[in-house]
Order: sequence, then C-alpha cells, then structure tokens
Amino acid sequence: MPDLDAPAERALVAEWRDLLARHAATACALDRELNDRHGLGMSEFEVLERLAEHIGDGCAQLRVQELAGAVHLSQSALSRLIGRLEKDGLVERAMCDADRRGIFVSLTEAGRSRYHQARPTQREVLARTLGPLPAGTG
Amino acid sequence: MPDLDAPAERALVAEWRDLLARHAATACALDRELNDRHGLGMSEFEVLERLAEHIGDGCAQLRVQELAGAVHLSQSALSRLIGRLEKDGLVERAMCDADRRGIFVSLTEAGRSRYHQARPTQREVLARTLGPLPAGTG
DNA sequence: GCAGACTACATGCATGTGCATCCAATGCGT
DNA sequence: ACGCATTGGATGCACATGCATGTAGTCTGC
Repeated sequence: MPDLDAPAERALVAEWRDLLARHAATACALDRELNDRHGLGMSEFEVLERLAEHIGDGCAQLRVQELAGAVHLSQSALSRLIGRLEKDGLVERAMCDADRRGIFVSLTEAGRSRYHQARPTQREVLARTLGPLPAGTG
Repeated sequence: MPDLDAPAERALVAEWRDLLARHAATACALDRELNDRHGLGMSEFEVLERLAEHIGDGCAQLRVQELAGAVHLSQSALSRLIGRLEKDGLVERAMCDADRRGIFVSLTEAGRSRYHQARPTQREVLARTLGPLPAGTG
C-alpha cells in the first residue's frame, strides 16, 4: 500500500488544487465578462469559436457530437446550448444528407459578428487571468 | 489594436483549452468514482478534506466562509453542500460563542471515516488523470 | 440604548447540467 | 425486404449552482 503522505501524492494534490483554482478564477471571470459585455456564456463562446475556426476548414458546418468533445459538455447539455444559440439567432441547425439523423450546426452572420465582438474580451480575460502565474499556491 | 492571431494569443488559448480539458477530465472522473464508491461529490470530498486537514490545526472546526474559498463555491452553494453533508451525518454545524452569526462546521466520526475511505480513491484518480501529461496539445 | 450599516449564513428562484430515456435514421444479419 | 442492434440527437426529470434576498447577529455613531 502507498504511504498516504508521500511527497508525490502531496504534489499531485497541490497540482489538482492549483488546477481547480485557475479553472475557477478563469471560468468565473470569463463567464461574467462575456455575459455582461456580449450576452454569452463561456461554453457558448467556445462553441461559436469552434464553429468559426471550422469555417476556415472550408465546410461551414459541424456536427453536434464534434462540438461536444470540444467544450467538454454532455450531449444533452450541448443540444440545449445549441438550442439557446439558435433561439438567439447565432447559429442554425441543418440536416445533412449523408446521415439524416446527424445535425449540422453553422454560424449565422449574427453569430459570426457576435463572436468577433466577443473574442477580444475573451482574450483579454485569458491574458489577465492565466498570464500571471500565482506565485504562492501552498 | 493587437493582431488577433499573434503567437502569444494562440499560446494563451491553447493553455486555456488544456486547462479546460484537464479540469473536465479530472473533475468528471473524480465525481464519478467518488460517487460510485463512496457516495460523495467532488466538492463534498474537498470540504471533508479541508475539515480533516484543519483538525490537525488543533481546532476541529471551520467557518463556512473559509471553506468557500477552498472549494471555489459560492456562499449559497456551500451552505447547501454543508446541509447535505449534515443530512448524511458527515458534518455537524455548531454556533460559535464569539460571533453568534458564524457557524462552525466540524467532521463527525462518520465524516472522518468516510473521508479516510474516499481519500485513496481520490488520490488514485488524480494520479491516473493528472499524472500523465498530455504530450501533444496543439 | 437605539438606529442604521454591515457581516455571516440560509433560502426563493431561475438556470444550466447530467442521466435516463425517447425518437429518428442507419447498418447488419438473415 | 424485415427485424434488431446501434448511433445521433432531443427531452423529462432530478439536482447543483449562482444571484438576489431574507434573517439573525455585530459594530459604529449618537
């Protein structure tokens, strides 16, 4: 059996706590600023960004499942998130011919515009929150 | 205005996505295993751990506010979390004489026992999930 | 000692999430 | 072509969270 206070274990716990702290700080700040300034949540922005990035690939559409992996959300949560974005006119759902059960999600003009407005805000928050490594964690 | 595709910015985004991925993977695995094997959530475990650690300080009690900072939860969420732990008999709430509006939270025997049972599980998941750094992130 | 500001915690409410499930469509075996 | 397992996505439901607010206790100024 491992000794429970081994240095390796303490380092692991410290790393986990640091990860938790950085995630909480960044996610919180991101959610607040994106919401206040652009009416977007953190995950909504991530989805818009994936869609915007994918457009560069030539095909302006992405299946729901692919997005799920990108934003670390369950399939059901992503389905509703896309529903919200669609309700706000930021994305559109379209069926795809090959797999008629699959849904293609694409950015609307409004969605592209909103994304471009929000991106500097997100980058700014990331720079502010992730940039400065917290010196003393323990 | 900054050029939006500057390397520094891309590095920032990559760091953020890595953080998100590591957090999601670890939190998800942790929640699942702690729940399956010990009936605890991730945050519940964290609270028990803080309480257990604090006992070593000589005083077996912690104010709710102090726990909030440790688990990155809102005050209301923490209040309800403590309520759940109390309902399960894992912690006890006690008033403190000095500030009668403050609440001291302390581990019960059952809580201490549960924590000691759950700790190896948590450490195991951390080692499995955080230990192997993902080599290729970009 | 009392009024008002403030602090610590609890609670009503709206919302986002995951699990289980449901529905539609595809693929496979016969 | 038909039945059955599987996949992609939507939905009912339970639950955890955050915000705003409520309640109890403390502190300051008078």
